[in-house]
Amino acid sequence: MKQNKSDIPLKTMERLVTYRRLLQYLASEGRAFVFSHELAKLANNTAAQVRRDLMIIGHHGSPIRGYGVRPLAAHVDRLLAQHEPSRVALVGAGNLGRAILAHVGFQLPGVTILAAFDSDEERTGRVIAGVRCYPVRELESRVVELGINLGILAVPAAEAQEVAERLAAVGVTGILNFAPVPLRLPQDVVVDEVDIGLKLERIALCRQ
Amino acid sequence: MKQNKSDIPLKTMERLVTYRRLLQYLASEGRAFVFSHELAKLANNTAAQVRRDLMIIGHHGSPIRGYGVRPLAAHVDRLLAQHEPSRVALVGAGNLGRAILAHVGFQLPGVTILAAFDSDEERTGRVIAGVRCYPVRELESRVVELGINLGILAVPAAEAQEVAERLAAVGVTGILNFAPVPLRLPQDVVVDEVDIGLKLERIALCRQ
DNA sequence: CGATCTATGTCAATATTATAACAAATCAGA
DNA sequence: TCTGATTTGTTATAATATTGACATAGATCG
Repeated sequence: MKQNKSDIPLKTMERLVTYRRLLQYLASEGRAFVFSHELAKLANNTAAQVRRDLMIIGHHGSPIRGYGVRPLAAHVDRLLAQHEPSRVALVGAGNLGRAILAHVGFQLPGVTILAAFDSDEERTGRVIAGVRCYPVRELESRVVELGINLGILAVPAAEAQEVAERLAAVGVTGILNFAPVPLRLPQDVVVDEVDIGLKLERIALCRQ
Repeated sequence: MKQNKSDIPLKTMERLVTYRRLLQYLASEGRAFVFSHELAKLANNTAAQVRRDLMIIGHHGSPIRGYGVRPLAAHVDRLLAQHEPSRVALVGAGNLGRAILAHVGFQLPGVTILAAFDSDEERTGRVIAGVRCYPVRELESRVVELGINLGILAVPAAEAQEVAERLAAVGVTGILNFAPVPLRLPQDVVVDEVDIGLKLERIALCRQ
């Protein structure tokens, strides 16, 4: 596993993203303080793990009361915000693509969805969940124009590899792939496979 | 991390699920043999890792030629098939739910999707992607009747917790949760959160 | 038939991650 | 203000996972 510049282990970093989400949730519920063991239960890990993670980022809570939700959220947020926000495009505005847009919304910290693409001209020109949909032949020019560096692939399996290559060719360095095929890309492109079928198979295993 | 009965580490087990998928893909492309470093590249890990995993399950390839795709797939499949297949229900037949049904298809090894549920009576009674959709008030009776033990949650965030509890109450032991809220459930229920927003935020981090 | 090349099988070393344990600190209540 | 209960901060320890290295074995070619 590679290390990032700030000396925070990648796994901790990933958990921090989870903590931020949970803290926002807690804040919205009006919670003022939270204990390490509570965060742990929500994040599916242990109290020691949470405390260790927070120690690593240099956050201090207070005994008895726990961690102030708002200050901790702010701290984590500040830390994660050091990374410049990603500019995202979605390719494939079919059922899944539209569902993703609607579901994710457009207000994610560190992430802005700027465009959608589809090969079906029926779907282009429209605005879906606040995101404009362009024809896929404009992919390269729009990606460059909008400074997009992260792609979401919600296209049929057969098209995934080609689209991925086109994205990578114009400077996209991260891809979230919902198509159930492995992508072959240069290793400087970070690919995260969200294979729902795989997830199901895996949980079916653990569940026993 | 817990160990399963067959002494194969959970992480290896999860990678085996990935390998199976990749091998099926390779087989469908007509590939007869595959090298550890090729599988590694597809699975996003190293050749040593692959060899070690296959060593653990006691599979033997041949030097020079590598691993026979078909025999290896069969071996992994046989091993994973020891677990009884899971019987799955999807709750929430909105955009995301329908997209999941259509996307996942119904032919997953070890997994059968038997029912969908929705609160909107407009959507019930129909068959979506081969799966019958029932009104959500029949949740408990149908889950028992169909022997369902795994649930997919694609409901709005506000309803997720309640539905999850109802599922757990009638014997569901695994939940794949697409709602962006943490579920509080008894620990004998395995929950896997598929928070697409989180995924995006995480990849936005790694991408730097 | 032997030399060579390539990829496996495996163990040891390393790195990483998680757990446990405990001292220090804070608050509440008497 | 002292006592006790409780939770943090941190270190030491243990468990786990990954990597590296190399002997071994099959295939190919002269």
